[in-house]
Amino acid sequence: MRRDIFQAIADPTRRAIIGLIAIQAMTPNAIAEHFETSRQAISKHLRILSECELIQQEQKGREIFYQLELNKLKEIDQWLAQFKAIWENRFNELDTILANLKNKTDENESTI
Amino acid sequence: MRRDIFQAIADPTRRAIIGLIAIQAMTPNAIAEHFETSRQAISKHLRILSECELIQQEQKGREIFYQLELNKLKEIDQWLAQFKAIWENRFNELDTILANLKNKTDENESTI
DNA sequence: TAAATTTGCAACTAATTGGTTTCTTAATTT
DNA sequence: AAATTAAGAAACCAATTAGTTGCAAATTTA
Repeated sequence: MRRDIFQAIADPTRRAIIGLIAIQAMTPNAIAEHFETSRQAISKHLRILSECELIQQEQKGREIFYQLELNKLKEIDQWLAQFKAIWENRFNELDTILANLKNKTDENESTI
Repeated sequence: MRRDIFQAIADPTRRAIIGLIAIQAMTPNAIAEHFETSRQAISKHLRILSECELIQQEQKGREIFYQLELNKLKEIDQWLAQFKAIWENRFNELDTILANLKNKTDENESTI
């Protein structure tokens, strides 16, 4: 029951919900209309997303509008950042290798 | 049994494995030494990561070195990109609002 | 060649997950 | 006031998951 954002986005339905309410807030019923499953199943997904603070809710009369909490998604981006640092670094290394190769080629050319 | 990258990174142990082998390839035994669980449990995690093509293996004698496939991690980054577009857009909107506010302030100042 | 090491695979188990059904509460309509 | 609508809560179920134990195959080492 103690879930984190990574478990929250592991489910494809939950990722679809996130995509759906990214632009504008929606009610559970409106969201459920976009899926094959029942409203209750969607409600459970919304509860999980709420527990992880990936979504926020605003009550309007008897309706509840759920909205994406974009800042929370940044936590995934932050986890990715450490690897991004590596892959960009590898790219730089490749740059260095290519630069070295070019220098050697130039040297050879100059001795011809 | 049909898992995708999002399910692969949902497990904290698997995320730790990913972090561990990000810099250099490691054998299952070496990886397992960093965790409380058994080697077999780690092996199962490695199989899941393999199935999702998040890691690659290279056999050296009786040892198998597992290495992170950085490019696969980019798929998560690509999924995040759509939301990044939104939050950067919101930031720009805020910029516009602030710019407008400033202009109005300037106008007021000029009329004083 | 025999013993030890490294690893993967299969069977089993307890816990968790996603889903359904039923029920209750609260806010609108009619 | 009665019926309808929106939504959360609880109980239940089938499928999946993470982990364990035991075993077999392949490579080293003694």
